[in-house]
Amino acid sequence: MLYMRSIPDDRTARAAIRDEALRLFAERDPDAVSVRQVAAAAGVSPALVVHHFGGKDGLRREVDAYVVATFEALLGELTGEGSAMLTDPAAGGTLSEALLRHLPADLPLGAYLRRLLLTGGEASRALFRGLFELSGRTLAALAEAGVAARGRDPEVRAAFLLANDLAVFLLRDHLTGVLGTDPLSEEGVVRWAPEMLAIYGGGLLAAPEEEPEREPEEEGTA
Amino acid sequence: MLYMRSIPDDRTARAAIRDEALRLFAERDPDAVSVRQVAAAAGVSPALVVHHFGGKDGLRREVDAYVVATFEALLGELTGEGSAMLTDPAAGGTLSEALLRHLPADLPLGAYLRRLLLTGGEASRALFRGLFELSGRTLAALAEAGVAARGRDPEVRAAFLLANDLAVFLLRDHLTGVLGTDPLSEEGVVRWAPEMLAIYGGGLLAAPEEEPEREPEEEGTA
DNA sequence: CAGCATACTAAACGACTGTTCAGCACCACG
DNA sequence: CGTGGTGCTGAACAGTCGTTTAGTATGCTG
Repeated sequence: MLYMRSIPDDRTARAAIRDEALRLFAERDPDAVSVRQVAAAAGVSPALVVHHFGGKDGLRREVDAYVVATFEALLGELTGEGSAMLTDPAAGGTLSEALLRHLPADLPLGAYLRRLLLTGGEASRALFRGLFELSGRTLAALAEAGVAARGRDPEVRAAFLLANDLAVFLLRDHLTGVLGTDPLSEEGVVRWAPEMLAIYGGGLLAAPEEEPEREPEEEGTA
Repeated sequence: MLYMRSIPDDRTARAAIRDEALRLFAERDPDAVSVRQVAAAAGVSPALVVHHFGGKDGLRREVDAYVVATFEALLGELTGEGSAMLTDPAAGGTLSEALLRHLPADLPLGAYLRRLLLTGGEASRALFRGLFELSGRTLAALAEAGVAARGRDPEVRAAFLLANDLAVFLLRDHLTGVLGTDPLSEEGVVRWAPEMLAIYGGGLLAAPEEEPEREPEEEGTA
């Protein structure tokens, strides 16, 4: 027996293949991951991957769909009733932070989404469009709450905010490199958020030396 | 005896290989481009690629170095004496625009830089660090000119502005998809820049319905 | 002139790719 | 009992990969 089932699997082999493929596809391009590597990681034979998914393309499509579905479920949950994200920009922080906080830690969904966003394709376009619409709704809610203006061109303004938000996500490693702190980590947010809120709050000229705003915060609004 | 490295003869084939590799590496990952494809595009045999560059890795490194050198030369030129980029944020527009305008059109340096930024590695890190330092200098110059404040954490503020700028560059296709206009094209800038300048000028709340600033300009100082 | 480095190619090598195929073990259903 | 459908495997297929090797043509150098 070459392929021993040493993995303690409650989950089916199918799900194991999908999860391991997700894990590998997150760190390098699917084209650079072989079926044999996925199979080995899942503890099965390469032929079983074909058997379950019809081939490498099928596997890729299914993983894409799985990630997008998980992501959109999370998105719906985050923007559901009573969520602070749509009303208070300082409470929920950025979209990137919110996602990273709520994404399941055992699967590298963050890295996968990053790669998905950057490699064109159907799933990529759908994903970005969903984010864009969320950004538009968020901006509208912020305007409703009186903490932001829709701007002359609300679509562009929503796109601008979304792009800025995603930039931290896409350039996370580079930013960590030059700043010495991961802007999406807990310590990093302490540096990043005030600067961002200062600019969004009053522009590049506002409050040169003072702290932008200080409220006695209460716990648990995250 | 030692021969001179640069003989006018070898420049043709060698440079042809390098340029075709650059062209192909710009549109898909170098791992997804075969030596045979590069050789065919350059009209030579695959073995000659190895002969000149020592192998695929050597070719890749040389193309990276060539692009980075070209890019940094352009950067030095743009930030040299008398350049408006460091003093007037509205004049030069964003870094992305400036680069796209001045990049040579025959070689897809823009797409290559995009890919280089996103695939980690030595050249990638050096490139981003250079951009980060430029962003810091630009912010300092803007502060000197009185059009921006350094902020509480100037490094983070410079990184924030750089990330936002690069976001348009990295997400260009997606933004074009949802907005219907390429934000880096000439018509796109007309939509994008006012919104960006409004936020940078006065924050998200400033000037809800009016135009952010209007100067009776006739000449295009863009 | 001989000698030798350079530019270059055709052919082949071993490793790896995605996929196919015949067949084994198992469980459900008649 | 037999029959069929899964889940799954090892072996093999044809193709591509980066690289090596042997070799030719072309000049420069001493």
